[in-house]
Amino acid sequence: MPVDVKRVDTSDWPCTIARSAAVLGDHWNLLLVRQACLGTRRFDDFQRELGIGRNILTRRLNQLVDEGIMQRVEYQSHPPRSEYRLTQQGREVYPILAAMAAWGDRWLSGPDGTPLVLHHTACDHDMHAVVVCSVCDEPIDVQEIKAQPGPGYRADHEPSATV
Amino acid sequence: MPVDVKRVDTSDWPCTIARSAAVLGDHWNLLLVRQACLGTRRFDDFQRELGIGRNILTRRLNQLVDEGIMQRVEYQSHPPRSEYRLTQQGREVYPILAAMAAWGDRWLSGPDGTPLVLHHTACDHDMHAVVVCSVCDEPIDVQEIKAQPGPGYRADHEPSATV
DNA sequence: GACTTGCGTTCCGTCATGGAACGGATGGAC
DNA sequence: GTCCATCCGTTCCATGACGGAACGCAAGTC
Repeated sequence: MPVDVKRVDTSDWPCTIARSAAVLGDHWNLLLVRQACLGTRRFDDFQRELGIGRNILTRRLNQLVDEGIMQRVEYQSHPPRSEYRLTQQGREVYPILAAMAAWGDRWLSGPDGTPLVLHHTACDHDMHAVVVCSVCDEPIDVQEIKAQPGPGYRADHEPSATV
Repeated sequence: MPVDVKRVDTSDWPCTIARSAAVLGDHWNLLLVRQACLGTRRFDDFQRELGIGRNILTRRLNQLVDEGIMQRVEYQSHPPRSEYRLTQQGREVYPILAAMAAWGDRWLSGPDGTPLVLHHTACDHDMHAVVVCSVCDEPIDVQEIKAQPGPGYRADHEPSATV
C-alpha cells in the first residue's frame, strides 16, 4: 500500500494549517470529499463524475480511508461490493468547502454569477458561508488575528523557527 | 513561463469548489498564503521558513501573482528588489485557512492540543473559526445544505452531468 | 578584491500522474 | 451453457512535476 508521499510532508509540523494541508491540500482529495458531500458513494461514480484515473482513485480512496475521512461500507456480499462514505471527520470538512465556494463565488465566478447555489434547508434560504469568530461571532479578517504558539507546539519540525 | 498544468485542470468546471481547488487545492499554494498571512514577504524568507525548493518557489509565486492572490511590490530599486504581498483576494483566503485550522485542531492535533492559538484582537479573545450561514447565522452542516445549479452553471465542462 | 545578501535559473534524478488495457467475480439475457 | 454487462479494481507505461544542488548576477560592504 504505497502512501505516495515523497513531496515534502508537512503532517507533523507544529501548525494545524500545515497538517490540514497535508490532507486537504490536494486537488483530488478536496474534490473527492466534495463529491462525497454531494452524495456520490461508489467507485465508478467517483471515477465518471470526476474524470479521475482509476488507479489514482484507488490510491486516493484508500488514503482517505486511512486518514479517517471516509469509510468503506459493504452494501452487498455477492459479489462483495463496498461503497465509500464520509465519516464524521469527513463530514466536517464541508464547512471548509463551503468557505472555499464562497471565496470562489466572490473572486472566480464569471459575469453570470455562481454556478452553484447553496440552499440551507434549516432556514430555507439560499446562502453562502461566512467564517466567524467563535467568541464574538464577527466575520474574520486576517489583520485582526494574531497567531501564537499553543500547548501542542514543538519547535523541532517546521523548518522555520517562527510560526 | 511554463504554467505547470498537466494534471487535470478543473478551473473551468461549473463548480466553484472545483475552481477554488484549482487554485487552493495545492500543498504549496496553501502554505504560501498561510506564510504570507503570518507576515512573510520576501523570497528568501518563504524559502527558509517553508523549506520549499527555490525553483518551485519561483514558479508558485509567479503563479499566485498571475492568479491575483499576491502582488509584487518593489521595495528598493538599487538593486531592484521586490517582495510578495497578499492582494485583497489573497487576504480573503484567510478565513478558509482559519476553518482548516479549526478542523485540524479538532481532528488532527495530538494530546497536547493545538500547536497554534489564534487570538482575535477585535474582541480580545482566543478563538477558533466557525463557518455559519449568511442568512441565519447558524453553523453549517452538510446534511442541511442542498446544492443547486446557479445562473453561471454550464453543463459543458465537468465530466459529470450531475452537480 | 573578496565576501555577503537577495533573487532567481539551470540541470538532473526520482517519483506521482493519468491513460489504456487487463482481470475477475457475479448476474442477467437468450 | 454461453455471451454480455456491471462493478471494482490492478498493471503497464510515457510524461512531467518535484525537489536538491549548483550556478548566475547585481549591488552593497569591509
